[in-house]
Amino acid sequence: MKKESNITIHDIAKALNVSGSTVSRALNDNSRISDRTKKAVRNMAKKLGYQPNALASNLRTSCTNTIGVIIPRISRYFFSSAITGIEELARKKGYNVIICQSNDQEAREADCVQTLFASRVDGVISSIAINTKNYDHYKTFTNRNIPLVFFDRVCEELETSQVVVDDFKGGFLAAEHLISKGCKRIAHISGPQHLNIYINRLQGYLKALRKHDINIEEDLIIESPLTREDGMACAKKLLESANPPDAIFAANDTSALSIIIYAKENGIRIPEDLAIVGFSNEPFSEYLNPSLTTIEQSGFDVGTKATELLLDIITNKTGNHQETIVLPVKLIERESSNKK
Amino acid sequence: MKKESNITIHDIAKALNVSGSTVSRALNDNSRISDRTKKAVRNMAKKLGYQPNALASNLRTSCTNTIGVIIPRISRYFFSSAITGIEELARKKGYNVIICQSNDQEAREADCVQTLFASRVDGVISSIAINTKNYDHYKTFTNRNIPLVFFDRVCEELETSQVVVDDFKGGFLAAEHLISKGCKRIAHISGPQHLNIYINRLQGYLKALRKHDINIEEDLIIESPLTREDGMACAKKLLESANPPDAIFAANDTSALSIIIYAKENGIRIPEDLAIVGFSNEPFSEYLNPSLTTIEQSGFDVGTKATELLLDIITNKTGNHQETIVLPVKLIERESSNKK
DNA sequence: CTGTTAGCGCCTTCAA
DNA sequence: TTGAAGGCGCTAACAG
Repeated sequence: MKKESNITIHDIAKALNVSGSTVSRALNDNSRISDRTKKAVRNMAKKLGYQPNALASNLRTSCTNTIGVIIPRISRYFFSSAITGIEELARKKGYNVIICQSNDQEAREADCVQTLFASRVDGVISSIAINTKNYDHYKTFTNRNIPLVFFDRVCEELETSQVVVDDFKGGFLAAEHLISKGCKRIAHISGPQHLNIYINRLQGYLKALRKHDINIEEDLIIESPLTREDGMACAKKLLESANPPDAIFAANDTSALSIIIYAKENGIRIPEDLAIVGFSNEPFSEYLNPSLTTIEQSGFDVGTKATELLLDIITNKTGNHQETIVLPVKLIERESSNKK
Repeated sequence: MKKESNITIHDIAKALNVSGSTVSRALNDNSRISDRTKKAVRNMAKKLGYQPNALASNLRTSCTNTIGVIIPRISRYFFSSAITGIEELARKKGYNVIICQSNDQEAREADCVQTLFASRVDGVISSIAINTKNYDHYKTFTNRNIPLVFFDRVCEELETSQVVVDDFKGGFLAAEHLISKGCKRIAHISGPQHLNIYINRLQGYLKALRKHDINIEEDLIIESPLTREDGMACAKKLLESANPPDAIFAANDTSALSIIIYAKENGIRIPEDLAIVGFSNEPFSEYLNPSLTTIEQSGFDVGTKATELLLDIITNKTGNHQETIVLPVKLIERESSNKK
């Protein structure tokens, strides 16, 4: 479906008896145009209802004022709030945002890369899929100097800037919180160990145990794909073992919630029996009973920071394109949280 | 930041000793090109690593293969799943998606319209902000024949196609469910009455009461802006009234959850005292204790349908541009749901 | 079946 | 401070 013909800079030029280039320059606030002319051009533009044609401009300047975003899934609160942060800043700076979801699958992530590349985005912000092990598809960008910034789930082997959350600290705080409640045998449902976030959460947890001279029991550390199904399996294993732990630190929401659901379904009263700390960003945390104590991270802030970094690179304001920004986490203890 | 020069169709043309148009046609699978030539062109394109420049194509054809989406907020599960549906289908059909959030504010919605218009989107899918009363900004699209489809929260005064959920049925099912549990005095926390969805939910509720000869008490019907704060106020009013209702039908998640939180904070045991039916799409509904019985609607389906409709209009496959599609709702009764 | 030609609307040298 | 001219890469007549 074609649009009807629109006002172009030449219409303005004709109306004002100047050349197209003058109009173009005036509209772009070029310093070599007199204020009088600029004003006249702008007025006429408004009068005629001129709408700049970004397409033509893009073709000419070969930059699209668009940034691409690749995320696992938009329906996870952490990511949708990251998007909100990205969008807000990007739009303020005159950029559009194209969002692609990898559904946490490597192959789809590669598709996203292709899509964004074909859209000629000026830069890309990405958080990698849970099962991505090979990062070659990202070379589509790096090989052509298209700026790339990772956030949250980052890729260390590509030399890019990144914005992460202090997962190590998060793991540490979570474990120490449970220790402070008197727990001695703290289980940890961890995630895939090729992902920075789960490695760091685990390491933080380990450090807290060591600091407090608590015996590290390998059996209490489970590496889980963090699906809901596996969460239930973990819950079963932990809650129904002969020697159950007295606390659980779950590496993400899904696993934490699985524990709660499993307990509820099987009549295990969590508040009395267990302490749980989830690693959560979902807004529903606070609705839960028993409430989780959670480690909160702001998707919005992460998104904003990543965008800031990316736009800096795009506009070449900074020389360092391998910056790593670490954002803080916060431990939120719910009122009705478990007290052992 | 400029991209380095790329392979164009002319490079392919030169390598093959044919004209640019032949290459263009071959790449676009034009029927007037021999299979032999097509194959040769495609091979050469691959060999040279050709990437079509959508910008140039867009400029020439004045269509961007991009659709715009306006939603209140991406972080609400219903909308993020709608986005997923939209994106999936759009991408399959070769369209990009630009998402704008109105934050439920009329002024920002108008900004979104401008942004999308400036991006020269081929069509728009929108769900209106909660406080939008004036729809003039949408005329930016309708005046220029840019296809527009509303979903969920629709605008009746603009003559466009729309995809909605069967809110009337939802309200009816919710109320009837509570009646079937033996409840007689069913309160309803409703939403702004200029929005189709809340009007219809209320009407459905009323119909159920009438059908079962239940007295309609005006005092039990509250029109709320559905913020969390107001939800708490409604909860207080209902739960602590001298003559509290024996059931509540909340028109959305926020209000339903507010009831639960308020009850929890104030030591009111909901399972024994109240039956609640929420109108919910959030994935966390099922984690709640006491669980809500909810009316489920699929954001994904709504998004998909809206996209289907929009793409049909864009590609002119259908003459009727004022279609209304109503998608079904489902009542989900949780196992641990309230039994009065 | 293929080539030639002429732009889409804008920006950017270069010249005045 | 302004104008003229050319071209970004592709497509769509119009010719063959």
